[in-house]
Amino acid sequence: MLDSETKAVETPEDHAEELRLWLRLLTCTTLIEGEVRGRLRQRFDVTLPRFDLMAQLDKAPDGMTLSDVSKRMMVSNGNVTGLVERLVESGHLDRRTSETDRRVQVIRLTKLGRAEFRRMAAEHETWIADLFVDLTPKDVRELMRLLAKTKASAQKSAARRRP
Amino acid sequence: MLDSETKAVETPEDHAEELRLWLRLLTCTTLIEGEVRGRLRQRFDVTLPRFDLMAQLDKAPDGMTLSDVSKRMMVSNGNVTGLVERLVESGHLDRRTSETDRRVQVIRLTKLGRAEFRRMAAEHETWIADLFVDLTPKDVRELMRLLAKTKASAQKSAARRRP
DNA sequence: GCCGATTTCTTTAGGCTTCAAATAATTGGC
DNA sequence: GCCAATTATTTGAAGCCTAAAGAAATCGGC
Repeated sequence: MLDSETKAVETPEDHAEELRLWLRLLTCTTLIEGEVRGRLRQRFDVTLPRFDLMAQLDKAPDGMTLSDVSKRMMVSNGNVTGLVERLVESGHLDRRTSETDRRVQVIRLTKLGRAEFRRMAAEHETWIADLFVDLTPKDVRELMRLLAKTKASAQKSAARRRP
Repeated sequence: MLDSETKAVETPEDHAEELRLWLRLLTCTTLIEGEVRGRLRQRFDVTLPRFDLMAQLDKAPDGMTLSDVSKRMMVSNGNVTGLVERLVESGHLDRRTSETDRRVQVIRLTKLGRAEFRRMAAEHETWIADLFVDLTPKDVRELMRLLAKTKASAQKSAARRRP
C-alpha cells in the first residue's frame, strides 16, 4: 500500500467543514439570542442577562450562592456581582450573607422578582416555540442528540488544554 | 370524536422540548465561544470581536463598508464604529471615505492586518477541529442540515414580528 | 492554636454591546 | 433646483463582560 493512499497523512488537514459548522452554530445562536433580547426589551423592558439570572434562581427556591450562579451561567464572578447588585437595587432579588460561611452570599428571588419572572417566562416560552416552529419533533430530538455530543466533545477538548 | 381526543387544543401548549433545545444550543455556543476567546487572548492577545471583524475583511479584498460589516457580524452600527477605530489605531485596518458617496467609509485589512490574521486563522482552524473532534463526518453533515433548517425557521419567525 | 493554601466575593481597568438620538450626505419627486 | 425622506455613520449613556488583583473568611496540616 502506498503512502499516498493512507488517509492523506501528509496533506495539511482540511477542517473547512468543522469551521463552517461552527459559523452556522454561531449564526443560529446569535440570531435567536438577538430576537429574544429584543422582545424582552420591548415587552418587559428587561435585559437578557437579568432574565437569565432570574431563570436560574427560579429553579432554586432555597437560593444560590454567587459562585453557583456564575458557574451555571458560564460568566465571570465579577459579572455576577454587578448583575446581582442591580437586581437587588430594583427589588427583584434578596441577598444575604450565609450564616455558616461569611464569605458566601446567598441570593433568592423576592416575591416581586418571582412574579415578574413567571410572567415573562410564560411569554418567553411561546417566542422560543415560534422561533423553532418549522422543526419537526424528530428534528428537535436529533438536534438535541447531536448538540449533546458536540457539548461533550468541546468539554473534552477544553479539558485537554486546561486539565 | 371527542374534543379531548383532538390534539389537545384546550391544554396550554407545552413547549418544554423547544426550550431545552434552545438552552442546549446556547450552552454549546457559549462553551465553544469562551474557549476560542480564551485561546485567542492567550496565544495572540487579541479579542474575539477583533478576530471576527478581520475574518470578514479577509474575505473581501476590495474592502467593505461599515454597514456591510455590521450586517454580516449581526451587531449594531455603533459597535462597529468603535471596533474599527481601535483596529485602525493598532495598524491592522485601513479606512477611507468612499469617492462616490461621502457618507460611506470603506475599510480594508492592511498588510500587517492580513498577515496577522492569516497566522491566527490557521491556528484557529485547528482549535475548532479539535473542539468538534468527536463528531463523525455524518454528524457534521446532519448538524449542518438541521442548523440550516433552524436558521430558516428563526428568520421567518423574526420576519413575522418585524416585517 | 497557628499559618499557608484555598475559596468566595469585590474591585478595577479596559473593552464590547445596545439603543436612541444626532449629524451628514444622498436620492427622488416635483 | 429644492426639499422631504432615506441612508451611513457617529456619539452618548447605560449596561454587560472579562481578566487580574485584592480583601476577607475558611480549611487543613501540624
